[in-house]
Amino acid sequence: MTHATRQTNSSNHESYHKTKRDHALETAEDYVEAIADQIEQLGICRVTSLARTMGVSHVTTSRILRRLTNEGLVETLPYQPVRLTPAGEQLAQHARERHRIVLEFLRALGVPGETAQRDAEGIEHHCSKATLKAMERHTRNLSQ
Amino acid sequence: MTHATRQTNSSNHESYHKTKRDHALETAEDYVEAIADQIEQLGICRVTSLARTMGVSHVTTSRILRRLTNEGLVETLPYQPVRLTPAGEQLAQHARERHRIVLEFLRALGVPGETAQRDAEGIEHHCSKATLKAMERHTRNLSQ
DNA sequence: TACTATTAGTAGCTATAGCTACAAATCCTG
DNA sequence: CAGGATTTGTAGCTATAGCTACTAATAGTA
Repeated sequence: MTHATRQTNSSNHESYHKTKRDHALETAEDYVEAIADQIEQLGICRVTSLARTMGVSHVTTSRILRRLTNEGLVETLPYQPVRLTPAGEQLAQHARERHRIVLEFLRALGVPGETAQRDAEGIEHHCSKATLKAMERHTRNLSQ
Repeated sequence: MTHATRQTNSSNHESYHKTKRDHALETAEDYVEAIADQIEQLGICRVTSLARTMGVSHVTTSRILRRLTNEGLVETLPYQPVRLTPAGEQLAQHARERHRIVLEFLRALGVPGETAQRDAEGIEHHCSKATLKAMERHTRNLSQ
């Protein structure tokens, strides 16, 4: 925590913040989003298919699911499909909404489909409310 | 590596990619950028002030510097100031340029200063060339 | 010069997220 | 229902990045 009392009396330059360490949250968001998608598309979410989607081994996925279970986002029973708790659903909804906003915005900017998709997945985790609002506004303007 | 053969025959939905695991690269970019800034602003970059800037302990910083030294981005000698190798300088230049593009773009979108700064630090690592090009173009248009 | 304060390094801990190899459970099919 | 295929889980390893506590080197000053 410490809070770093950012000095380096930055004249006109950066004063780096905590842009890191929220990696665990990013992971959580990516997973609940993917789980929601799989349930929607396949009716069920299994560890293995989730792992394939995320591009990691099923072991990694199941360890992450254990963490998310402890955090109250996911409900798992041994050898059972993965489900979201209400908190998990809510986080997934937020994540998807944000994803949608960023993706549509990049498309409206003229970024080609696949690339926009890839960039959006990274960018979405770093957009404040103000930025999302601005993106929505400009998406409307650009696509008129 | 495996490459994940993303299935989940996504109708209209995501097919998540490697949006992760480049964290080590992100860290490298953040550090060389910060080192370049400190050298520019203070004439010298010391481990402790770098640690303060990054908001972590000097121990964490010096371990990361060891890694970057092994990767040929940074030159360190015990109890000496930190320097960048040519490769490090180049990476720093790219990182700063990208940072500049993203920040100016967010500002042009109407995102307030502090927020734009914070978001840019996160977003900059996830922008493809196409996205950066699009941002530059629209920054010009918006600020006319 | 000697002493203190600052700066840097080391030891050793934690959590996250990646892996392979293997074991156990479940499912499907003959 | 038996046996093989698939799916999960467990053990145990790696690297990154966070920490505190302690030690060592350097710098600055009385």
